[in-house]
Amino acid sequence: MNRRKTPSKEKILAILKSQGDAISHETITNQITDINRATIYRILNQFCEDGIAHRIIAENGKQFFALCKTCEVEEHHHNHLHFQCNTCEKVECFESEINISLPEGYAIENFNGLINGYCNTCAPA
Amino acid sequence: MNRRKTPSKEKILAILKSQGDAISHETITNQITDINRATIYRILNQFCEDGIAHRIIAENGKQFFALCKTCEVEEHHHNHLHFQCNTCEKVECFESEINISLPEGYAIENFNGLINGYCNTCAPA
DNA sequence: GTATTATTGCAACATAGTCGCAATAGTATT
DNA sequence: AATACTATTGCGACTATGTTGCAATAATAC
Ligand SMILES: [Mn+2]
Ligand SMILES: [Mn+2]
Ligand SMILES: [Zn+2]
Ligand SMILES: [Zn+2]
Repeated sequence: MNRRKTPSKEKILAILKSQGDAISHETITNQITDINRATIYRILNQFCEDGIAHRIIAENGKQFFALCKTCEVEEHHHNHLHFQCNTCEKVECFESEINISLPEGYAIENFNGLINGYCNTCAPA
Repeated sequence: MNRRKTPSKEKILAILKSQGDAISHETITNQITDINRATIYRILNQFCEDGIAHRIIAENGKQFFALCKTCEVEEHHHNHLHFQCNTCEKVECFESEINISLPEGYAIENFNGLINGYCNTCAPA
């Protein structure tokens, strides 16, 4: 299946780039009204398949997407942590990779790690 | 709000105990037919509130629940990893705690870490 | 320009979990 | 043992998020 370059993809990619954080489908529909719900989902899924973006699962099961800097080079290492603020609900990628060691005979395919708490803006004094 | 001891809670607790792994709502309904869907959800949520069980969010957003050994003593540390096999779909708690360091001004409230891959039974040769 | 087929919009569907409300049943008190 | 209080339950309706089939559209290659 060959990929085609389309306005929809460009727009969504632009939004992902402009945003520092990981964003949800909802955030995208807030900024774009002329692209169909399903299309947005499909494009995001495609970005993940293609290694352009990666998916983070929030505590409530909601999906967030982020372009990952370190993975652009087609060498995927998504074993870094993410952080979601319970107040402002933003999701961000943390730089530091975590070291994952598995029991004998186990194989890793993917990792999803999310810390919930309060960011420096929202943290209570 | 005082908790009451009920047959439903006893049954669900028994299932959680008998199971070594973390289990989903679905797994419970497969073993119990006489407790209402909503009730099961409510009981599981209560267990989490009360620190009896903890919740793991799978890659597909589905919730899993496990009694955590180390947390029974009312000192919660849920910063351990979980593993879900992509084949048999079982979810297990890994013992080793991971070390989480946050940026200045951030506060942690909860952690959900899930590795997806293949367990030693299902791993391809 | 034409053919090929990836992409899109639409609507319907699927799944997981929540919530309001009335009925039921633990628990404490008399 | 009976009573009062209120946590729990079952039921049904609802919400939220994401997926899928299909026909129409449009990107790409020739
Ligand atoms: Mn990331
Ligand atoms: Mn655990
Ligand atoms: Zn915040
Ligand atoms: Zn397995």
